[in-house]
Amino acid sequence: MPEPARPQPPAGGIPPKRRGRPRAYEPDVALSRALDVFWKDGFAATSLDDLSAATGMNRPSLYGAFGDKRELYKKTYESYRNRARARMGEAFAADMPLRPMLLRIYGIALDMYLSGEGGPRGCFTVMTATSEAVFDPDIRALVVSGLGEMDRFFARLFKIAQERGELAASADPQVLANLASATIHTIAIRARAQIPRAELEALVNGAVDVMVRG
Amino acid sequence: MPEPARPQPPAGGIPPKRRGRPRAYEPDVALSRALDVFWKDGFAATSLDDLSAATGMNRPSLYGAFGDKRELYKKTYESYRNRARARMGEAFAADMPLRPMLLRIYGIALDMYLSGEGGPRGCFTVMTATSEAVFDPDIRALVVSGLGEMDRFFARLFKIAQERGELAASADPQVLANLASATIHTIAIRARAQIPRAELEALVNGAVDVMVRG
DNA sequence: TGATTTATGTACCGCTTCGTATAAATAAGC
DNA sequence: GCTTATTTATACGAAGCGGTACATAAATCA
Repeated sequence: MPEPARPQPPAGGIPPKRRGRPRAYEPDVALSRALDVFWKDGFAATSLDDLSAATGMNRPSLYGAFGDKRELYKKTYESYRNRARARMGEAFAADMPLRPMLLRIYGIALDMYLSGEGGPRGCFTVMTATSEAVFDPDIRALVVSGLGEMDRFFARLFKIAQERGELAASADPQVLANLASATIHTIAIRARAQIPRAELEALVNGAVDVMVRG
Repeated sequence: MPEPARPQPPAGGIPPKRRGRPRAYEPDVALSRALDVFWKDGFAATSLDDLSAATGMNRPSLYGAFGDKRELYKKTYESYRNRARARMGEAFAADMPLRPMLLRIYGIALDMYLSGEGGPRGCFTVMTATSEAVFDPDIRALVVSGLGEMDRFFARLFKIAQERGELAASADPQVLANLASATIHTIAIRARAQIPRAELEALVNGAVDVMVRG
């Protein structure tokens, strides 16, 4: 049933002339606020009232905009992924040597995992994987994709470094990438247990030492 | 208020002559059943009805035996720790070379993380760390202790191997232990996302290769 | 046998949960 | 100004939640 072509607003442009009452929220901001709550407390322990309070939207508006709690969670997770991808993308510099590059990445990760008004929050991908929501096939697929993206990101780093001669030819970029991801995961979990940043940085330094040696 | 010394049953012995109606459950078994549910669904998504159904105890009995939901969770977690500690303790053999020792440990971990009727469950310590229940100081302390115990277990392994000359003198057992724990954590998370065992084993093999080289 | 002790089984409580029905508000189109 | 479209706001409802009161059952003790 093809809808009649509605006049679309110019992509980057001025707000379109929509017909009814204008909405009182910005979807991106609302998703970001929802993320704060889900990230801190997890899927099951977060109520629609919590989300309503955090976003400033009342329940029917939330429902109308994002669907039910599960749908909202998925959109929230995608928004997290976009944010994380952007931050890592900014940090990436092809000409930077491996060790400072890795340390910069882990620094950003620690910033994310330790931030949050209600204490350190860890990694939202890890939170989602350990949530009961992972039994939803869609959500599980998102998690698998998130884990894979991180692995490939690190693998690219190691491969570039290897081509540049910073890494022994015998080193396996894939194996090192898995170790680099494992280090991400362990600091995310420890952050959530409120292990202090200094200790996590020491752990990262040690892990990077092993990884850059091969 | 010192209680009058009640005659204690002989430690390992015959069931004592308790005075009232005998209970219809065995505490250890009940805790084990409760663990199954908490482990699968997490703290918040597990209801007292779920626990009641799993243990066969009705709610008042549950409450009388283990306290409220949080208390029960703590006792459940301690029972998990005891079980995990026992399994790792059995696996440990002081005279075994480092690489097969590590592979044996990871094999046991994978057995635990991939088991469960409702699909792979991951590591209960990781689940607890990412649960909102970690904001309870008692539970957080248990998690910190659990993480530390795993680190120390691996550190001992590496230290023994180093003294035996299997590991370069320049290697840092503490750093390697953190990497070994990180590998535990990453396979726990990936198991939960239903990554197949073969892939997790490949990851472990690669990680062990890096670790035994120092 | 009757009192006492301990555990179970049923039923209930007040509260929260997710979701929605309905009415009011605010815009554009005619 | 009236209609139509879209969103917000209030209020409701059925179900589920954690926890407990109360009566019953099953054992020991005297």
